[in-house]
Amino acid sequence: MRQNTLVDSTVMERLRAAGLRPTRQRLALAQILFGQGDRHVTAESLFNEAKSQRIDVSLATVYNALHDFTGKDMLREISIDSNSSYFDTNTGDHHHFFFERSGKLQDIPSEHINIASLPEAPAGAQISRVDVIIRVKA
Amino acid sequence: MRQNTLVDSTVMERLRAAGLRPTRQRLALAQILFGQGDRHVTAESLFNEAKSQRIDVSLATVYNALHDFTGKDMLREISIDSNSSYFDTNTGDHHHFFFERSGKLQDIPSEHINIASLPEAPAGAQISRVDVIIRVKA
DNA sequence: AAGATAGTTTAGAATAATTCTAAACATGTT
DNA sequence: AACATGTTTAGAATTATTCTAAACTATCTT
Ligand SMILES: [Mn+2]
Ligand SMILES: [Mn+2]
Ligand SMILES: [Zn+2]
Ligand SMILES: [Zn+2]
Repeated sequence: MRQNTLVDSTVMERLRAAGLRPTRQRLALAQILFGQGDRHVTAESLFNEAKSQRIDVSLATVYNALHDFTGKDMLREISIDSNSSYFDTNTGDHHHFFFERSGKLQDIPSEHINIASLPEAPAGAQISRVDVIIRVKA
Repeated sequence: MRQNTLVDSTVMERLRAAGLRPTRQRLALAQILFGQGDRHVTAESLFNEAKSQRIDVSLATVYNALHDFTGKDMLREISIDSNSSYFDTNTGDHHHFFFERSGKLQDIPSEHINIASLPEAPAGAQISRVDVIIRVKA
């Protein structure tokens, strides 16, 4: 709890810096998301994690927060599986293993994949992102 | 119509070869899907295309057919956008441009992307597919 | 050519992820 | 404290997709 105060203030600064009001709900969710290493969550998984920590937050707020954070580049959204969207706390350039059985994602640092010779983008098209997804049966 | 008979029989053979009964609906849908070059469709787009050709088929049947064809490796399913699944008539090894505005996909032959040094797959994991998606703002 | 059999199609209901609505509430400002 | 604006929420709505069970049809058997 003493530790928490410190961490909370870090998260609070991040929210303020992004221009998002540091509400109780956002602080709690941001703490879960950014308080540890890189993570990949779904709205549902984050909602459940919050519930298990007795954080009282609605599912709609979880969606709102995920989209707000994504809009401020604190998260990136990934569509891999048509069942649900993933949100990634690692917004840097990197790629993913996708474990088809468990539905889990694992980062691949961008240096570990060397994409030689990208094709030229079609006329007047700017590349906004290159995603490499390695699906593994496991 | 005379031409159609020829093409129909080709499609019919494909369905039979796959062990799928060549029903009126599957023949019509397969004709739309495989009768021209490579295509990327959604359930909805295929359903609309069928309707515009006065082919009387239900949406459930479109979904059934897409999944049946995918199960027989006549199509591959791609999740790019959380709104809906795409089905690709090109089942070979290749990659995609994804045009964010229009939601359209464009093939990139696999020779055009050179992936040097894939990371080793995690212990006991077999790679089932590697997808490269280049999202472009256009 | 019937008849039997198993696979297919269909309308509509059901499900699941996500978004919307509008009212209550909290935060930051004056 | 009062105000303005942003946020949260329950529950309804929306959308993509799947399910159900009954009608239908392709194919096999006789
Ligand atoms: Mn989304
Ligand atoms: Mn869905
Ligand atoms: Zn990641
Ligand atoms: Zn393709």
